[in-house]
Amino acid sequence: MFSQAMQDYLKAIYKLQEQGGAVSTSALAEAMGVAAASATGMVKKLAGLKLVRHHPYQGVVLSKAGEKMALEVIRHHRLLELYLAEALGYSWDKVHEEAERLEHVISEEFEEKIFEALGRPTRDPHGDPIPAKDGTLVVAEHDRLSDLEPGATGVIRQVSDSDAEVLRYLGIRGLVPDAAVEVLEKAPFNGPLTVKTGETSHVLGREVASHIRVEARAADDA
Amino acid sequence: MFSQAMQDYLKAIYKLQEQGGAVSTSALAEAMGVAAASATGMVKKLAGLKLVRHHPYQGVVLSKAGEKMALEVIRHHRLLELYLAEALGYSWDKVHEEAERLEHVISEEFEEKIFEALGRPTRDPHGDPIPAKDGTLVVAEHDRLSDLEPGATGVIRQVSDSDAEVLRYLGIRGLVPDAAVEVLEKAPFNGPLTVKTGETSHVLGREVASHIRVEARAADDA
DNA sequence: AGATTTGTTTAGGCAGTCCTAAAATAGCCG
DNA sequence: CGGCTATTTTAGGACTGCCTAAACAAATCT
Ligand SMILES: [Mn+2]
Ligand SMILES: [Mn+2]
Ligand SMILES: [Mn+2]
Ligand SMILES: [Mn+2]
Repeated sequence: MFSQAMQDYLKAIYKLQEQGGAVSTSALAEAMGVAAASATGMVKKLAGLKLVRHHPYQGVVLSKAGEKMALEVIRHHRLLELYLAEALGYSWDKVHEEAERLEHVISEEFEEKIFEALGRPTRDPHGDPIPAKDGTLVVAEHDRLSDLEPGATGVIRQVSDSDAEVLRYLGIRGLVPDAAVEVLEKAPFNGPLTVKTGETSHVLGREVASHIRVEARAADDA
Repeated sequence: MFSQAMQDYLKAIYKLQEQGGAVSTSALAEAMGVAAASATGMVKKLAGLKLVRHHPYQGVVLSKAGEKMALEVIRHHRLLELYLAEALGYSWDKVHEEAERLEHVISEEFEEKIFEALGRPTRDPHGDPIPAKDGTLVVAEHDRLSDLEPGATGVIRQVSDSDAEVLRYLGIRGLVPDAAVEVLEKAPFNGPLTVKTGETSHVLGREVASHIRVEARAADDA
């Protein structure tokens, strides 16, 4: 239907929009790894197809139809990630890359089959929500682990899947969705956090800790 | 590495070569569903990459490297077909189409994972041999069911996967690889065959019967 | 053999996606 | 406000894979 390139642009626009309104050409180009001129070109094409609204020099926003398309691709991506991890034993740092290519070629039947095989899941291995078939997506904004203060406790809900290195690092340490965590220490001047999971504690740099989203438990037992 | 188009051309050349030496431009174009000029163009490109040898006006032949590439793609295709059927419950008439797209995007790791999950299989759902990782392929030429004479018995070894309609038709009737068959009758003038599988007998047109390859048992009990 | 038919290649184009370089615009700062 | 700078768009090209039409080569028929 729509080309792989178009699907990837729509997905990128969706994700950039999540973190703040209209998407600039340069942000889109950066995310897609192309020159700014290329992004402009594609945006104009998508606008012609009514998948986005483009106000020149002001950025681009998905239309209802464009958002539907983007969520369809994201659904494929996240279902695939989970399937690769659960059914084929992929480690969670490798699923993203493989899903990135598969997402564009699987049929609706394939999507349906793995959805059922996985027991109609709602979250991918990184804790990201899987859009429903009708284009519904439950967004839950959680705090960055790096923003919590010492003494705070909570449960990991999401880990950014953008960096495979980081995922491997965190996976080994059990810092995965549904793990309970407690912030023991937080060094000043953007210093590292000391975090406890289970019986072990780990020292994490701010950068790494910002990849982890935590549902904080109210600190009412302090 | 190589584009999807190149992979499909190599695969098509491989299959055409199987049924008789050098491949003509028109046969290749026909198989690929493109104009003859397009096939010539791609052949010249593949020749430049030393994947085929092209003698203008005389046809094209895969080089050793080209054959390796073709077998790699065919291995992907057949493993995927089997995986879709076994692990995801696809019916055998739908696996081909899905595998046709997936074959180009799965990683070597994916290939390895489904190969192991399937117990290192050697045949796809249609009975076609799966090339080994090193590019080895065991070819076994079997008789067409349509060429057997009344009284002949044997075991179905392969069913051509080129026509989904035919596959559905045969699947319902239990005419699948490993099924034992006996030719009861064969009407003259290219008429239909009457074939027995298990307790039921079926009347099959020549065309359909030619899609079935049978390992004949010597007719020594006639 | 010469002529015709058939198959193949070359020539010239088009669409999609990307690029670099140049032009246009917006936002900021003195 | 007017000019500078950073961002964005336009212009012009490259490259892939496809197309049609025309030129060419081989095979076939008389
Ligand atoms: Mn992608
Ligand atoms: Mn993910
Ligand atoms: Mn293919
Ligand atoms: Mn097959």
